[in-house]
Amino acid sequence: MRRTKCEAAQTREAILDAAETLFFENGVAATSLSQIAAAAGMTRGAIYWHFENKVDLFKDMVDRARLPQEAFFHDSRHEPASVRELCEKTIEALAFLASDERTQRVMTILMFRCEYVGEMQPAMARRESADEHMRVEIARIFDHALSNRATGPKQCDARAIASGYFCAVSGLITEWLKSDHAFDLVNVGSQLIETLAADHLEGA
Amino acid sequence: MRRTKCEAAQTREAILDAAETLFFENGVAATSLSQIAAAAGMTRGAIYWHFENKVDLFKDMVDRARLPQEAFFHDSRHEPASVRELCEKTIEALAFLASDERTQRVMTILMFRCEYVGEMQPAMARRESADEHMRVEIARIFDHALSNRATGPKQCDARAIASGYFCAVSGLITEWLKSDHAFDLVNVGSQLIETLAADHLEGA
DNA sequence: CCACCAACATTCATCACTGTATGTATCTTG
DNA sequence: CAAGATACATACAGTGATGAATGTTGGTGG
Repeated sequence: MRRTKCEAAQTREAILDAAETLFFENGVAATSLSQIAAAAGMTRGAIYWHFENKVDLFKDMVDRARLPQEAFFHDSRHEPASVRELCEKTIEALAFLASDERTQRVMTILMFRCEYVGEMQPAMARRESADEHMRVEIARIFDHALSNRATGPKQCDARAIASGYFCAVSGLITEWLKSDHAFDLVNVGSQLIETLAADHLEGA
Repeated sequence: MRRTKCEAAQTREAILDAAETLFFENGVAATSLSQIAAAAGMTRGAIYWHFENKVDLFKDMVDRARLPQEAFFHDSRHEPASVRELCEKTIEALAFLASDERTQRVMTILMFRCEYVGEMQPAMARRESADEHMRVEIARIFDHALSNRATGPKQCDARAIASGYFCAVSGLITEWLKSDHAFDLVNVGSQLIETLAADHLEGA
């Protein structure tokens, strides 16, 4: 039954595909390795060859997708970007999510199909790290934008504005996925984001 | 071992308390009825006397808490409320959540400690119903507010504004719970909500 | 005051899942 | 072309959870 390297790689992908589908449909905890193996057309032996256990398999499945939060990783450029650039980046992230089905499935799994506790906790490290990066980037931008101008409605609480912005974007993504695309993510998102950033845009 | 009615009711509450704590700490799927019984100081027999199974127990545990979304149930009053009233109701809901620890735990369980699939699906009916009520109430208010005035920045897409508002509030609650109260819910919430509603307030 | 039933505890049978150990056939490398 | 490593399949033991069946004791209605 020995397969060539290429075939083995395909087997691995097939396992990850089956896991992604079953995790999405039935939840992570409710899906057994036997079910995954059957759905992929093989036995548990194949899974234990390619992965240590379920958590390891889960991690690798998540790693195949690009998370929308990762659009906010700063390119290690000079200065904190402007609020306008932040809005553009945000809308890019939304548009990307709306266009990529794998990301939609993986994000849905991460948010509604698994429990953030116990052995699964380390498997969530990537998402939490991406969230954290996004959060600090947003805070930096609003801090910078509000410290530069003396006039304005409120200049003291850039942190509150940044927190609100982050929550709004997070809620947007969450509700869009939960509602099964009940509204236009980019349209509603653009409108919401512009309302939030309107007071803090430099030029016209 | 026969207990009086009052003692039996206390036993029932003790089981629900233990379930709430263990679900919160370890997740719903990862918590067994044996663990719950042990934490409550009794055996599985007691649980099977008071509840049909785990899903039934879960439902009753959720039912002990008042969900913040339920603050939006319209009091069957005359007309759709104003945007200002909506803001006040929203902040009330946030303040209530921030003040009630049981609601915080139950909401956290509902959002991060269980999988929204399979046999658990019917147990989520209450939360989804509350969400839906909140969503339509918000849509009604913005529809009414924007149809009444001919002038304004945009009057066509009240739906998009309502969706954005709902997402923002939802994200606010979600991130506050996930971050373990990393920011002031009522402060950040008030600021965010007022920004979103500023364009749609009637009077000064 | 006694029979009965509520409120549990205990026991049992069953099953599904995990992890590992072993088998095996095929590719691959010297 | 032989020998070993690879890529699985199969078999096994162990664990723990569920649900039901049964046991037990003490409140409670008649």
